[in-house]
Amino acid sequence: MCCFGETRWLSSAPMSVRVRFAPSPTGHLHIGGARTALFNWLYARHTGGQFVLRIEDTDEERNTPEAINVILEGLRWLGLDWDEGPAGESKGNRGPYFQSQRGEIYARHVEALKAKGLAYEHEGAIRFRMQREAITIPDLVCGDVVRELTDREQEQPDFVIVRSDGKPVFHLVNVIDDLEMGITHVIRGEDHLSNTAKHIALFRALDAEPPAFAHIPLILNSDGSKMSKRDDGASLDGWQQTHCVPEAVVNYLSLLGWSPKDDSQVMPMAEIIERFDLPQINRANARFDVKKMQWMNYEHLRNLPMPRYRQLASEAGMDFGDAAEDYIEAALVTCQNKVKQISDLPDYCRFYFTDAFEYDEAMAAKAFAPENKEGFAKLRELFANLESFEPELTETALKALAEELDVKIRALVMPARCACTGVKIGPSLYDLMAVLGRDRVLARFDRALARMDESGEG
RNA sequence: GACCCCUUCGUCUAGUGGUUAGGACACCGGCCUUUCACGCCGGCGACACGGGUUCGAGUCCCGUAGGGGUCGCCA
Repeated sequence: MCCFGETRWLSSAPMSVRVRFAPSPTGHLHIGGARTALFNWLYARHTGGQFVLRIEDTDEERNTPEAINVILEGLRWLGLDWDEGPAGESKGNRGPYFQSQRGEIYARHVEALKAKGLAYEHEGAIRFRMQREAITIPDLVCGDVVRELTDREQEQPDFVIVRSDGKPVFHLVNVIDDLEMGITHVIRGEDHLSNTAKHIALFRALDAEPPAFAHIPLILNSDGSKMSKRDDGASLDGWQQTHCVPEAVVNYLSLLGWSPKDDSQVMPMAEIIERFDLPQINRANARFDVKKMQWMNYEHLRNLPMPRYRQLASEAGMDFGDAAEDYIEAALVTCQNKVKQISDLPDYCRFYFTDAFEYDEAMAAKAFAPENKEGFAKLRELFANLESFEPELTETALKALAEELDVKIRALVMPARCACTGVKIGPSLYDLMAVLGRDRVLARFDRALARMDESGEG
């Protein structure tokens, strides 16, 4: 009994799994497409199978190197590596992986269909002789779906597989590619469910057993409407550009239409791979929730190893000036669990890397009020003579002084914070002063004291 | 017009005939606290509707409504 526990997936995937993601280059990677890629990738990694990337670049209008690159870069950014597909030169031996280069393969199959009498020419185009009876689609997510012909299909059941200009259409090339590439599981959006009857008929006509199908629910806007590229959060580029943590996007997307069936929310990639499987996929469409995505991003952001956090900060445009590495890291440590998104970081920790900052006037007006001056001046002298500038020491000293002077702690903290950072919010005061170092803190105190003198006299 | 899928808090979801219907995000209180966060405690808040089946239905069946998808010489 114990021996079989670790290989339970074998029961649902007896043969080596081969899945694919087949995007068309539109100039951006839709979040729904990214999720489809993710589910395929997760299934491949979970089962130890192969993840194939195939570019459906038959639409010459939109087919540009840049558009293809957007997809490749998006997948790489998410960490979804492919075992076969484009990669400088293609990798894998079932290629080519661009449909634009597979014309001969399609032509060969079309000829075979015509020879068998299953396809025929009609007004210059070639139509497939589609069966008129209902087709049952065995779907791993939706169960057996019996697809009847629609009224329009009853008028003309034979659909076009090659246009009159000689170009094969999507349904045909999709099926031929899946067949030729040995795809075992087709995991794709539910928008393809109805069309799957055509695909099954095509597989049979090609003397092939159709692969297993798993149609996953769609991702909708927050108002339930169909998500298009203009909508909030709809394009992966947006999340890339705001320097989100890719693992957070993966984590959030994995929870849309799939559930680990317990209360797990934040999970590392390895755990998602371990737990992901087809039976836990939902049937209902999900709505994209920007707020929860941002929360997920923060959860991953605050747990990032410092080197990666530092790198992300740089990518987000953080200017560290000529600060030493130790100093940079010490500064970032005080920010990492406070900053919600990396794009907020530059403003949040600017004071660490420049002395030339203005005071926030609303803050300064209160912090540098005349009644705070005497205590603050004493705090400066106290700090000047402290043994060291460790947070524990400065905190103890400050609190002791507050008690001695019989003032609230904030009467000392606020001017100190304003003097050091210029703003109301920021890292822990004692931590930030330790990073800044005594000399710098004292200099900033003096600058603040000078200003308090001015306002006191004026 | 036809065909197909779906329907639990605002959102993501758990729930496979008997639960005070659970968790997460969001929102609202409180505690903690030098700020902002975090954390902790608490609150708000859902089984679309109508019929069945059953001792008993969010769970099974039928219908209605609503949402989504598809029916192209787009992919």
